[in-house]
Formats: sequence, C-alpha cells, structure tokens
Amino acid sequence: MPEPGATGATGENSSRRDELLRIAAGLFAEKGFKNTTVRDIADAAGILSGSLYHHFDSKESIVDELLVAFQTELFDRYDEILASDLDARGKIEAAVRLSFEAIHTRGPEVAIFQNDADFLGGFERFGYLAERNQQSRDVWMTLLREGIDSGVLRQDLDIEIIYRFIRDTVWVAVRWYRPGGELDHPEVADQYLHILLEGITEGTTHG
Amino acid sequence: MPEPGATGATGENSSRRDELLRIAAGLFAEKGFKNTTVRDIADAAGILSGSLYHHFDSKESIVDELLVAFQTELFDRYDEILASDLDARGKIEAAVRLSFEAIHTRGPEVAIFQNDADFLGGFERFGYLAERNQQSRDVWMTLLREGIDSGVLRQDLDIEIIYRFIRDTVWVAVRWYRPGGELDHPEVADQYLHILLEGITEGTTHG
DNA sequence: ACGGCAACCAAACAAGTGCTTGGTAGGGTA
DNA sequence: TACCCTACCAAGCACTTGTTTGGTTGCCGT
Repeated sequence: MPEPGATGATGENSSRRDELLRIAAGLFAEKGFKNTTVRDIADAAGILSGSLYHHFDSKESIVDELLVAFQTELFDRYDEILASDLDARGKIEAAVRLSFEAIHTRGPEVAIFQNDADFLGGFERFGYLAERNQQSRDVWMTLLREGIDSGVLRQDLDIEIIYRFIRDTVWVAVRWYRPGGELDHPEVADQYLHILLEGITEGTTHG
Repeated sequence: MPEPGATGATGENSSRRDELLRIAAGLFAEKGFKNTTVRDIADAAGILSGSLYHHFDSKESIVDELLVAFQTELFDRYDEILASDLDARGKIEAAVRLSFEAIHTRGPEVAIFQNDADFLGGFERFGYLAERNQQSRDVWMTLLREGIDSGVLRQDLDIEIIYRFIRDTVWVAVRWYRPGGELDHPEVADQYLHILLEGITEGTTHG
C-alpha cells in the first residue's frame, strides 16, 4: 500500500510537482508574485491553470513552500558559521560567501524574497518572514560586534548602518548575477569582500 | 469647442492634480505599481476611481509622469557634476551625495524606479527607462575611469563590478532611509563614502 | 442671473483574476 | 478483470481590474 504521505493536498514527492515549483519560482522571480498569474505558471508547464490545484492548495502555497524550504536551509548554514571556530573576520567572510552561494544556487528564491517579502509579509500566513528578518539581523549584529570587539573592524563604525549596508548590498546582487556568466559566485564574493573590507581607494591608512 | 490647453487630458497646473500625483507615488512606492489599484489611489484621495480619469489618461500615465520628471531632474544634475572642475574623487563623492539627496527628496520615485523598472520596461511606452539606465552607466563608468587614471582608485579594480556595486548599494538605501529619521541624508552619504572608499577594517594598507 | 469650467459621482463594462467542480486517460496492482 | 491513483482537461464562478460614459455640484468672472 503506497502511502501518499501525511502532508499537503496531494502526494508531495512527485517529480512533476518539483518541476512545477521550479517553473513557478522562475516566474515569480522574474515578474513578481502578484504579477504572475496561475495561468502564466500553467502555460509555462504546458497544462491548464486549474490543473495546478491538483498539486497545490493555492498560489500562496506555492510561494510559501519555496520560501520556507529556502530559508530553512539558509539559516541552518548561518548557524553553522556562528558556531564555528573561525575568527571574527573568517566568520564575516564565510557569511558573505554563503550569501553569494545562495544567490547562485537559489537565485529565484532570493529574488522572490527581495522583491515580494514586503507584500507577502502583510498576510498572516507569511508572518515568519518578519521573524527571519530579525534572525538575519541577529546573525549579522553578532558577527559585527565580534569584529569590532576583536579589533578587526574599525571602532568608529555605526554598526546599525553597516548591517543594513551589508545586508542590502549582498542580496541586491541577485539582480544582475547569472549562473554560468563571466564571474562565478566565489569570485564575486571575493571582489565584494575586498571592497567591503578595504575600500576602493589606493593606499589608504586610516586611524 | 473650448481648448483646455495644448497638453494632457485636462489642465496640467492644478494643485489637486499634484496632490493626486503625490498620493499615487506613495502607494506605488509602498506596494508596487501593478499591485496598486486605481481604487487604492482614489480611496487615499477620498474620491471615486473613475474620477481619476478626469486628471489622467491612464494609470500608466501617472507613473510615467512621475518617472520622467524625476529622471530629467536627476540626470541634469549628474551632467553638472561631470562638467564641474572637481577632481576625480570630488566628482565621485558629489555623485554619491546627489543620489542620497534624491532618495531624501524623491523617495517614492526612487523606490518606484528600483522596484518596477523591470516590469514597466517591458512596455514600449517606458522604453526610455532602458536609455536612462545606459546613461547612468555612462556617467559612472566615466567617473570610475577618471578615478583610476588619476591614481585615486586602485588599479586592480574590475570597473564593471564596481559600477554595479555602487549603483545597487546606493539606491537600495531607499528601502530603509526615511526623511526625518535619526540620520539625515548627508550623514548617510558620508558613512557610505567612508565604507566605499576606505573599507570597514582597521588600519589596512594595501598595495 | 449667467455661462463656463474644474472636480467629482454613479453606474456600468469587458477583460482578467484565483479557484472549484465533475469528469477522464492511462499506468500500475491485486 | 476490477480497482485505484496520479495527472490532467473543460467549463465555469465570483470577484477584481482598468477604463468609459453621462450627469451633477459649486465656484468664478462677467
């Protein structure tokens, strides 16, 4: 007797289902959640819009599933970095590299989160988005404080601004980064870290 | 047949019209263009949705008018900086400060451009958005090349990445900057320039 | 008192939206 | 053969969307 699984509307391990999720993710990322219709998704998949509801409860369920899976994975890895025995600078570098890797491997999900989190956050169902935001903030604030306390970072930095700065500047790269393009994600991360840590001017010494 | 003026649908100098533009800009910025309905705008203005069409041809006209006015003003000032007799570093600093000032004075327009340019660019009517993008690129590429040639910036920089980096990191501040908040825009610009030019690490000397 | 005009209302329309319902083709299993 | 199950179709529903049309209100100069 093949158990369909104690979960969602229909069997959750179907490869067809995964394919539909991938298709929807791409469209959501490209055109935005609200601006992507269930007919768009169905067309891209070669089926009728109603048939999507054999696989998913609702349009919201689709994006919900995408975001939850992505964020669970991402934050597990942030926690690993926090718990590691790297020094302050090493942790900051690791966190930045992880972010660019996420842009590489989960581009659509990152884009959806960047573009539609505000809108989706308005629904009760997506309340966890605000929590994840707070969690991200906690991670980075910890890292930055470690950096300042250990003398790696300048003492005069406004930690609040630096956090916003890093958060926004890292994730916004999802707008132009394309897997398979000229630069792969470790290279981009290196360049980014170089700018962030040392600036772009020639031979400066500050203090 | 009374000529109402050689311009748009109705008189163009009405203060009520300007008020409606301001209201629409705020909503577009907050919820996105596609996700803002004409009924939303009308509700916020205390009128019925149909009444908007006394002032504007279409929903698209509203956002078009907002963006054209904003970009005309902005790029005029970029040109002034390019034509000024500041040195390379001074021009870069001026361009960054101008951007943060724009976020301060034209926040909604900046947000609309950041969030909806991709979507709007798909329509013929908004083809100028791509041109403005190219123009912005030209400005910054010129500034960066000047910076490298004059020895202000490091020679090993990937100018293409630096451009994207500056463009994205400056404008993305519109997501959190609020006029009247703790930091005003000149302060934010200073902090940003400090990070960009010198980095966040302590006492580094490179080369 | 009058006409003109900006600003708005009231009601509707066609197209598009997310979603539902009842049915069916086809492969696997007993 | 009979059964079940996954994946889908065909058709439609209630609602929302941008937009149109004809009419109304109140102010302003003459």
